[in-house]
Amino acid sequence: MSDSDDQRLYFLLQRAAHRLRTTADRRMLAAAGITTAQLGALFAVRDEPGLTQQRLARALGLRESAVTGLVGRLTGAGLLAKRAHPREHRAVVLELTDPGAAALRAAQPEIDRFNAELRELLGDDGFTGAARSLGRIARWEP
Amino acid sequence: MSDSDDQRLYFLLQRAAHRLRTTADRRMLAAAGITTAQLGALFAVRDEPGLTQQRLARALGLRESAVTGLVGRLTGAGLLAKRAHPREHRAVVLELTDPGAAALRAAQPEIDRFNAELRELLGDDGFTGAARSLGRIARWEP
DNA sequence: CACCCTCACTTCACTACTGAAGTGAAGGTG
DNA sequence: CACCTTCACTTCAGTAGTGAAGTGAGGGTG
Repeated sequence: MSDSDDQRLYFLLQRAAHRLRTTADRRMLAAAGITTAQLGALFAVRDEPGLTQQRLARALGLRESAVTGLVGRLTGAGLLAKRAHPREHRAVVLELTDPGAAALRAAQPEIDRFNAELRELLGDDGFTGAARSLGRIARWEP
Repeated sequence: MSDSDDQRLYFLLQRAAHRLRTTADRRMLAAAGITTAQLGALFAVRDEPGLTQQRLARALGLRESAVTGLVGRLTGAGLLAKRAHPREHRAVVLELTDPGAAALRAAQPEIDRFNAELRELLGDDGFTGAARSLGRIARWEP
């Protein structure tokens, strides 16, 4: 491992993330009409129905201001619904609509295909190792 | 490796990239007054002085329209200079200014510290393995 | 010589983020 | 009971990216 590799790991990760994101976004837009950021939000709401925007922000690793915009686009598209929170006056309860669930179903085959290609590219060992390293970085508290 | 891990590798990579980017951006803004996207552009110009915006876009893996904005901010800040291309009437030749080179020097210690923390987090083997997998993804032609 | 096409760059509308500041009802506290 | 803080969300300006359409000098080609 040379010094120049050392200097470039960060940029390598950004490049990999960027390439994956643009590729996946193009496919998901074609298959389900949504971006992968929106897909992630829909998955989070499906896995924990009734969560607030604050909890969604934590689940996605984003600021609340980013979630305000994301949720706004999703409710605007009719994929997500906001309800009033029973106790917190300003809080919002999020739920998947039927079109939202349909978008998730429409995306699933494309997701599977994408993951299969990725696993083929990296090999089983590379895939597992990458997942472990990336998980460590994602959970890193700097 | 379970199916649920399978479904999440993509999101894991995005999370890792996002966390690294926000952390690195905060540090670089404090140390050198620039973001890591701008830092990458300055490195590319330093490594290949006199390149055009088109070549810079290829080097960074971005569209030319993204580079127009990025270069605009860097020339606006006085870190990069545009000259007319000798032969291509619309082409632009990019060069690092003295303040640009100074920003690069100011960022270097922070970059080294960041890489050392990353290497410590992943271990030497994890670091090497991650670099190989990420390089493969970055060069992937889908 | 008129036509058209190439080429590198720009512009536009959009998604997706950050960080800082603002909003306004509800709930303590003195 | 007036004050102050908390809380969840919103708004604003800025950076970073995409894709599609536009620009305008120059170089073939007939």
